[in-house]
Amino acid sequence: MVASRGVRHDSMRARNLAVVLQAVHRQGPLTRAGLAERTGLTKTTVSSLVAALLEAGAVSESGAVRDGERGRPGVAVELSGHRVAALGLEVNIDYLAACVVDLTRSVRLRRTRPADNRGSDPAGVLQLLRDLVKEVTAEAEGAGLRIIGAALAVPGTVEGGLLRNAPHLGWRDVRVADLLDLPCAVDNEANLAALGELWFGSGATDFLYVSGEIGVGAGLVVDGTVFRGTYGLAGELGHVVVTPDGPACRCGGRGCLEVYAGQDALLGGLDSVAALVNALAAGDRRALDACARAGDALGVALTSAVHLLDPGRIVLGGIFAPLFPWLESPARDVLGARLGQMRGAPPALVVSSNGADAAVLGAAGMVIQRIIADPAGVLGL
Amino acid sequence: MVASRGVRHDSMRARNLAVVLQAVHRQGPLTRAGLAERTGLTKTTVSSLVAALLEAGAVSESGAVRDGERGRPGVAVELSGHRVAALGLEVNIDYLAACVVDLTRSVRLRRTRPADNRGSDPAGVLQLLRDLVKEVTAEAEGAGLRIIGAALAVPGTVEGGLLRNAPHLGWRDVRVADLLDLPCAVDNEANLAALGELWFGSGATDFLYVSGEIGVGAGLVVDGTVFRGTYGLAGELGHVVVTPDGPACRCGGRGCLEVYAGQDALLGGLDSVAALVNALAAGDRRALDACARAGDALGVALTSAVHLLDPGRIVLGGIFAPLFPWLESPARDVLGARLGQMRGAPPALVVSSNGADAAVLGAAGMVIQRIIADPAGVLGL
DNA sequence: ACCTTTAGTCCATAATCTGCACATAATCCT
DNA sequence: AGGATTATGTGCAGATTATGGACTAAAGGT
Repeated sequence: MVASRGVRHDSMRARNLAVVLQAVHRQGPLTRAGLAERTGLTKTTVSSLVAALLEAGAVSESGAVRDGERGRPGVAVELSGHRVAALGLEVNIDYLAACVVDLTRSVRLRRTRPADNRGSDPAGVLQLLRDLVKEVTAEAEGAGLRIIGAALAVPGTVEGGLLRNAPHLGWRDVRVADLLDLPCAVDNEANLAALGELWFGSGATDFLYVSGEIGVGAGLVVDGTVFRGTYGLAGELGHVVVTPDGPACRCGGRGCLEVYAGQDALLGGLDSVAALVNALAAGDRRALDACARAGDALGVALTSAVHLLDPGRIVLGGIFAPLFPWLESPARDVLGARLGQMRGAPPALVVSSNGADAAVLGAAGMVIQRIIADPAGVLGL
Repeated sequence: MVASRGVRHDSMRARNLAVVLQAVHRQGPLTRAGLAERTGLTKTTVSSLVAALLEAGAVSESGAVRDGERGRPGVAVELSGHRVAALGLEVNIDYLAACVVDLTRSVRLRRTRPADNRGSDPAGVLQLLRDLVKEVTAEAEGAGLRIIGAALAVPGTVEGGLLRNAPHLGWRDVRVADLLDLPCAVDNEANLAALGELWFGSGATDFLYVSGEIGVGAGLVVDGTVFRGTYGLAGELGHVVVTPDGPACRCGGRGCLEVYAGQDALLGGLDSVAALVNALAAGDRRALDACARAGDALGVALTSAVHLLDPGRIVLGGIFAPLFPWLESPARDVLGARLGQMRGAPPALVVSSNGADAAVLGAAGMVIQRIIADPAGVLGL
């Protein structure tokens, strides 16, 4: 609740540009007349705003709309994929990734670099990322795209652009954004994967995205907006208490969800998720038990999460996606039994369709979200 | 994320009126020049906006400011307690309550009617409330106050103005607001008690208010705004899982916080909180054990809540306030031990200073919040 | 062909904020 | 005391942006 600034003529126009662009984004291709009706602005004003957005390459006209109605057909305006683009970045434990996405949400470019970043030096890793950015940017520019902004996903807690603690990288209090050449937002992997689900997923605008990785995280999206809490640390599902006197967790607590559903607990000695899936498919007792335990624990932790966060639905992603067939029924049973009387029906439990790319894609989605929320500021209108 | 409307000249002015009023509210008495600096508007514009707010009785001038600086002293503008007022209402299990609060947050009037509303008929109870409103309104008008809006706190879940389920009243799916004579917002007791803490408490703008009553609820305030989740059901701390295989809870789950820290569990046969406090003060073993168990359980549930919600601090209210001396140390110890490595320090655990009035006061606070957020719409400027 | 309907543009008008000038009212300095 | 300095608050011309009605354009119906 920062003291907000007054509205001036230029910010009124800035806001109206955003309103029009948002309407185009949300309600698909629309004519100027349709936009006027939906925004409450006059046709004149909308025409002027659309002209500015066309000029900036944010929208394009897509030929006449012949809708069978009588009267002069309108010209549909839609988001343009030809000029404005967003750069999504990710530093993770065993790879670096980048992607370029245009305003129509088409993924135009995707690059991954395997790397071993455990206990690494931030400067060195970010140098590699910088190289990757350079390469990807050059290629995008070759395709006529203008990269308007970037966002970076990291596996750790982020507070106001500062990477506080990434246990698996071994990084602490790193100003990652400052080490790149371009202005870049930074956020937690789980939050950005949630945005990935929002922008490249099923179309739902209210859900809890559960990201199974080495740790377990979650990102809550309510009405199309990520909920971050007071310090940006919300959504740490991995350390929700499942069994108060359970096994010790690396966080200092006991019986956290991560102890049962973290990657190490699930793999139980196997060396990859693929191996685990094979073992499960083959009916391996130990693997099945580990999954059943994880599913139960997930159900318990999600029960608490549903009571506290009230998500519209629950989307399982990361390593939980390939394991979904084995996790689903225990988790759903626990959730259904425990939520019981309290609400109509428990939230739907579904699997994410974005694979390992969720976080990079979400990073690009966040940039697109910003462009649409403030085209005047971002595009210099 | 409803399709937002465009900004027109009148909404620009409406917004600027709100910006000025918010600045006056948050930064105490300010001169026009000070307002101009903080809002980014020119002195001319601020003068014009302040004139409108003076006219409407929302602010008043409070004499010259002699601040020791040289130059002409400004005239301080502050919220006015003379005209605009808000009505807070509450229906609870054993009483009805109403209060009238002016814009300076002075409680001008407070009335409570004892009643036994368990398993009651909504229409009958709301008839009594209507009488109470009539009485209180008349008295407020006698004092020259104009009641601008009302809000009602109820002990149950509320979804978009509809009271879904109030187990202790025995009410289900009641359109409470429609049964009163005046336009009235309706919300959950815990959410409104949280707003009570925001408007009449310590001044913090980020906290989780934990409301101990017959059940246990919570309201999360982030940056001065209540977080409600997707359907308005967020903050059900009472059913966060503490022990997955603990005793059965009325919600259908097992080992929920409410089983350990609900009023029934704490009283353990005693017939009032006062009696329990006496027993605790006298060193009664059973009472002390019940409190220790409740404190531990609270610590566990709050650990999960902190990980998921990331509150700035935790405020204990309702029956937890008088019991705070006995709950504090077990809860704080559990929280401290379990949060361990994950964050700098666990959030502060404090006691609310608002007594049983928290929810009615918060209801009035919600109305004041609306007036300040949109003076033009509410006051007809 | 002609009427009706809807889309999009043009232009004069209205609402609001800005920027500068100016009156006002203190303190500071001599 | 009296002028210089400094800051507040208001008036007025000008700038920016949206509005509303008139007008042109392009279709379908009769």
